[in-house]
Amino acid sequence: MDNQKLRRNTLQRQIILAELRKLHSHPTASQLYGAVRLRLPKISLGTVYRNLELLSQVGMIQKLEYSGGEARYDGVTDHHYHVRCNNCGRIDDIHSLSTDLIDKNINDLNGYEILGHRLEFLGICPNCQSYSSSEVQF
Amino acid sequence: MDNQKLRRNTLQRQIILAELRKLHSHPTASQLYGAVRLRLPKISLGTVYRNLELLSQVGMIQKLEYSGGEARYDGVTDHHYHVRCNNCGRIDDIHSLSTDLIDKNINDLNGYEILGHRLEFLGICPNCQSYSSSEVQF
DNA sequence: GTAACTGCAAACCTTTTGCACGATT
DNA sequence: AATCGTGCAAAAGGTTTGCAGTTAC
Repeated sequence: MDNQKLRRNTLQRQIILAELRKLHSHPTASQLYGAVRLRLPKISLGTVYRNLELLSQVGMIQKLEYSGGEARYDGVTDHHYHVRCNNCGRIDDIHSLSTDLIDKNINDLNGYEILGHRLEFLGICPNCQSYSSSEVQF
Repeated sequence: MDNQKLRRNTLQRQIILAELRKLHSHPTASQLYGAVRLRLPKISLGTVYRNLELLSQVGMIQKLEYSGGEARYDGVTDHHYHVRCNNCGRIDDIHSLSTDLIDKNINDLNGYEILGHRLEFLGICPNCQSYSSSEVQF
């Protein structure tokens, strides 16, 4: 872990990390900003972004990014996959699938040196199934 | 294929599709815009975006929006995965891996009704390996 | 004391959209 | 003729960044 990037243990950083770990909803940066602001009313959104970026670079959190939408953040660093609800955007963890299953048998793909992979499932969450709702609920 | 969405066969749409199919580099919208503009100098970027969106909705092209950053487009519609170079952003096709392998054995994940998945490999492409280059080349 | 970090605001970048005009059917 | 699609430009939405001041070390 490249801790050279995290040189000072600021209160802002501590609270951002603590709040992210408390939430299991894979929040966006501004949702987390909202939570952090309850404890640190003067914090800026820029600080939240800067810290999320650093924390994910050193591997203390996970950034779930796909183009087109907002990035979502996960305070749990164990390797696991996610399911994203197509309807409401809710994201859940999948711990039932080994993440090294795929990389293990895949080597020298098109001459690439493989570093890893991203796998995300898409579906309809239980809530959206039962209410056949079109509301965003997460 | 929901062709209700493509009601008129405009020259713009034809050329956007033709140019995308000609390129095997999985271009971004604005890279494609550049290519199309050589043949249609007055076309606007908005038109490119609108057509790419429609074409991908009816399944005539593929929109690759997994990682953060710009979306990339693929004129090949056969299901296949991609490898993305961490260094230069180049994207290659992987045809050696069956795409329904994963969905097949995965059902009722956390109560979700699974519609599909996104899988993308990350690595270092042959070019970047040999030159240990840090330049973006794609 | 030093320089990493913060707050603020402006800038940035990709994508979307409103509108009036033009083109396809 | 009707209306879908286009070009243009502005707006939107998320993220990054410059700068001056603050704070952890």
